[in-house]
Amino acid sequence: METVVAVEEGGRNKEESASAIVIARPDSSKRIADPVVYKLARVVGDGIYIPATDDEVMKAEDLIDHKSSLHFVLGNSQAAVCTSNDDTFVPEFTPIDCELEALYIGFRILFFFGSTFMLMILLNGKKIIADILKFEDLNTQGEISDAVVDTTVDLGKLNPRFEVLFCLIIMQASAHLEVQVILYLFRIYKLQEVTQSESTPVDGDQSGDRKQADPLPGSAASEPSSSTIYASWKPDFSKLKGEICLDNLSVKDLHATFKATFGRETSVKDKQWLKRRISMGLSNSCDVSITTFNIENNQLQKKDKLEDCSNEDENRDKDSFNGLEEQNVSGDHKVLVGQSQTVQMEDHFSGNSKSVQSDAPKRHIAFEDDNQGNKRVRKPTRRYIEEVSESDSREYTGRPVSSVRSSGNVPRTRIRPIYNIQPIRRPLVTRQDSLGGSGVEIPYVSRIRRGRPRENFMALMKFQPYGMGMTTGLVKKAHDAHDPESDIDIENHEVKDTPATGWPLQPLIKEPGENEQYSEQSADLNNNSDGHVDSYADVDSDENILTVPTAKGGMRRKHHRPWTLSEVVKLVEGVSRYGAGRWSEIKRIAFATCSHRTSVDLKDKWRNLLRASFAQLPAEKGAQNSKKHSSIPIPAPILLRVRELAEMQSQVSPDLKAVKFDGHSGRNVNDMKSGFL
DNA sequence: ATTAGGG
DNA sequence: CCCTAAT
Repeated sequence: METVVAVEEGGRNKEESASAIVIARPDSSKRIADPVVYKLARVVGDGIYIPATDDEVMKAEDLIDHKSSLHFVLGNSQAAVCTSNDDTFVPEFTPIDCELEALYIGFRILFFFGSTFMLMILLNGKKIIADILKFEDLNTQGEISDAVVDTTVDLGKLNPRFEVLFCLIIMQASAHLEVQVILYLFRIYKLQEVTQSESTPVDGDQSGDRKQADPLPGSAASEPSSSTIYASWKPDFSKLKGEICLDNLSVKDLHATFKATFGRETSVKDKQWLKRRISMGLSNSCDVSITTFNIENNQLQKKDKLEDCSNEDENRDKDSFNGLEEQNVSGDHKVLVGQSQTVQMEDHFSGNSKSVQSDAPKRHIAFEDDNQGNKRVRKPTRRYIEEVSESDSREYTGRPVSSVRSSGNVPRTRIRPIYNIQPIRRPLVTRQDSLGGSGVEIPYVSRIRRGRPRENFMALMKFQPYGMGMTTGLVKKAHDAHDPESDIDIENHEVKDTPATGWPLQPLIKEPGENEQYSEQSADLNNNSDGHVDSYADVDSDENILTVPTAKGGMRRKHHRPWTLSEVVKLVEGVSRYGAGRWSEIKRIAFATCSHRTSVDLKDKWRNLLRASFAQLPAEKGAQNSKKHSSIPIPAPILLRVRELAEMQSQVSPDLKAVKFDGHSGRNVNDMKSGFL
């Protein structure tokens, strides 16, 4: 697969500089249709595009590179070609994940630049989701909104035909009080009419005022190619004609409807689930009553609007951007400050959106109308989705115990190709509902456990650990040894996690080797998907649970769970905010959703990061990927930041310092704090 | 209960 | 990561 990225570069003015990065992902391979074009734009002040500096581009590149396997190649002048020959990149993500990826990339970029940000998603210019991922004003430290982390992005519900605009607003509170607002715009176009690559609005749109720098030239170039590719993705609403009562549909029909609604296949066979999904998808709401849902209204409405939108859509990028800028710049941030609740945010936005509409009234109407019937439809929060799918998944558990054994061996998470369903599609990322033994697969994103049931589950099962660590002699044969701790370790929610149907608490039959294999596999998946998903909400998959002998002879679980990049980012950000040492604080805030990762873990990780950052500095650029460490390489920018923070907080140990000042004095940007020396 | 450090 | 000591 190939990815084209256009990076626009222009002015050098620091304050006025913004970077717009367009990441188009034209898909040459037929097997994968990627309808998504990412556009990242950095806007300053009144919504002017500001060209990125070389430095910025490189940094962004770094950030992006690590997770997405995209490689930037600076082309002539302003265009940068980004190619990715990493095939593995493709199959792993559904289109939805692509979007998540974009978000993730954004997140990392944001992180790099600094601190907190708010995420807003605009669909055809209409704000459908607004969330604060993290917000904290230095000034209001203390009453930090605990908030957040409820990322609420169910991209699956976004209609592929719409262009999705992600907007990240960063409240960059640099070392001190000045809070500057930077807008990062992620624009994701789902190219609907492939045939009409015509006005695919990939190029930078500008505010109506247009006073700003010219749109991104590079983007325009990349755009056409990408647009031609994604025909297969548009949802087929023709299938949704007429009045349809979901209740009467067969699974097959539901599948068809599902596809028509979301433009993609589903392998889920559960009718309830399907109905709910479809209902939600059509109504763009999670509050729809399934049983009474009648597609007709929504459908028709939606369809019409879609047409309208898509038509208008094509030619009007500027407006949307403009609108966006207005919204954001118009002082939203003011309001946002201190607002921690998602709902509040959204309210605010919706109010705001209206004002914006003046710009491009028609364009925004669609969803508004859709939502008008109901009070205000908001996207289901991630948590909600999880809950839903969790309960859904439980519904699957109709199947008896026969699968007990397999559930023990099957990876809890894995990539399941679905070519058999639709060759063109990407494989769905799914996870086995092994816990329930149902073997039912559900979209990966949709079922995220927050607790850490696995180990307890195993405890319940009197799980036999041998075979897991076939490598080490450490692994004690634990035939009848079950961790004493585990028994008391069982928490309510974890028990709850056991399928309602309940399944026999029998020892699992383990096949040596298999387990390890699988866990590696799933670990991989985690690393890949994690980055995208995890950054918005922590994905808790409990893998790699090993048991190791304890001094006392007991067995103790050892979860060696590699830190994901996003976790690292969160940690670093947390440290930057609360300072190293306030681990419990950081834990509570930044890792609220991370049941694992105790404050001690954070501390340890930080220690490691510190070490790494100073160790790696001398080499500077060189070895970034060179290491074959089993763990993921930590992007240089992050390490840099770690070091900065460390220096800032005077927590650089002498020996490390020696290393540091070895070559040259480090370039701490904001070390006003480090008044020592 | 949290944190710092050593293993 | 785990464990412990110190707070």
